Amino acid sequence: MEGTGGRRARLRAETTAEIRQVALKLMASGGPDAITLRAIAREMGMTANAIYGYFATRDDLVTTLINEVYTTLADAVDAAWADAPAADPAGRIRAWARAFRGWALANPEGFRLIYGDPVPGYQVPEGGAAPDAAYRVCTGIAALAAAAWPHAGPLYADSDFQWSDFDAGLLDKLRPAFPDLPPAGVALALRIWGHLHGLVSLEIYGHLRTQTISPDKLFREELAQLIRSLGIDS
Amino acid sequence: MEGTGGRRARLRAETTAEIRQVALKLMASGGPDAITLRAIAREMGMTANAIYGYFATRDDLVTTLINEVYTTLADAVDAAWADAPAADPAGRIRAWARAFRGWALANPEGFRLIYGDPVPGYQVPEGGAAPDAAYRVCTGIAALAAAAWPHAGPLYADSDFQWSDFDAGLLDKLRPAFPDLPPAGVALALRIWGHLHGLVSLEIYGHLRTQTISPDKLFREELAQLIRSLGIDS
DNA sequence: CGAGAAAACTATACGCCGTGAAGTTTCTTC
DNA sequence: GAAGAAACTTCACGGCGTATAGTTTTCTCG
Repeated sequence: MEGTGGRRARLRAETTAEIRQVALKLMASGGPDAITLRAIAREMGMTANAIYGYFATRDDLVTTLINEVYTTLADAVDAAWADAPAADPAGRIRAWARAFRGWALANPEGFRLIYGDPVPGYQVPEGGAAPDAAYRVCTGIAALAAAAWPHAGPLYADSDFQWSDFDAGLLDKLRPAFPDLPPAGVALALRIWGHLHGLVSLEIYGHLRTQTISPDKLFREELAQLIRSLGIDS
Repeated sequence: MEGTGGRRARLRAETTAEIRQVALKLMASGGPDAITLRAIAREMGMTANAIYGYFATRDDLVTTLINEVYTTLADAVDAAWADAPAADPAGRIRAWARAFRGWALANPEGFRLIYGDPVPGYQVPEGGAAPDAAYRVCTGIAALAAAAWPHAGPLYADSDFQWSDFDAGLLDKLRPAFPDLPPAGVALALRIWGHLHGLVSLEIYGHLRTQTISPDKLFREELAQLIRSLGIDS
């Protein structure tokens, strides 16, 4: 037995990384469907079966890719959020939203991989928890909601959300980070999330294309309305 | 040459209908991926290649199915809209939205077929216009927006939407039907559409499942917020 | 150093898929 | 009843994921 820094382990890690990288390249050029073990192997000068030494199944590979892509998304939106001044909640929502849409437009295949039917037969692992990066995105939105809560809270005055309405795993991550956010605040986060995801999803899948020719303007206006409806004009 | 009512033509129509019906059954039980020519043929006691006499390619069949499924959706939401009293715009939005979500929950595979990556290699026909039923859905939402416009109009006071911001084909259908709806009203329609589609899409694809355990309540509250933000409490 | 174990990889095979080409059966029409 | 069209089958090709078995390379340890 050798340490984790041995030559063998290093080669293994490199091959694993190359598989992921080739898979992502194939996805970028041919869509999620282009992720086939045989194509990856062809590209790498290997046999398709050799990949089974690194990933138990194609779905395992896809799961790994989803995590990887999800992380780049989380990085992008987190960075945009952090760049905006903390004193301007509306500006942070705008920055976050634009980063989200910008990432999606720049990585449409990645967006489909994460948020759509990723790949022919792929099924989201049943029992497995959502990828960490997914929680990062949620946490990012929760931060937006928490900052907006002082303004938007009254809107939820007569709502009856309970902690038990939400996923326990999510709350475990959220409540320590945002101790002042009530259950309705989580609902507010989901509202922001649903709104932004909905628009971008429509755009990426081309359902907006047959309706408006300036999704850019629509998104900007939509964002303004969302922020206004939160009671934080800035 | 025989008339369109001949025996041969009838048999042909029946077979075509059976192919579509079997394909829909397969989709309902195994998801969009289960739509394979070979499976359909197996189910019908035919050879896969026989289907080529009815559909030039598998994508052609999928396109037909999309139209068919889209029509059932349009029927469902139109009916719900018509059932609600015209004097209550908010009620009509609620009815439409609930019908939309209800249909999606009852036909998740259909929803994915229409609004997601439909089927492995399928590509939306490039030049072809959107299916008629898609315009029916748009028109339905436009009706909601038109009814809400007297209340929600002021929100768009300082927006600068032009007719040229929207798809000409869409406007051809919309403007005659809703002569009083200004460009910003179309943006309002897209807003409603984006909001509802976003929520339902998140739910159908399971991205809500890791966050809330009561999407029902969330949707109801969300709907209330949407209607409130339009200025039509009822 | 050299033998044996372990890891990496290849070869072959099975059943699935869409689809093209060619041949066969069945029905329609004159 | 014969000609012809339409419906359908058979065979074939290349693609896919993946299971099994065999081969080559590499590392470890006496």
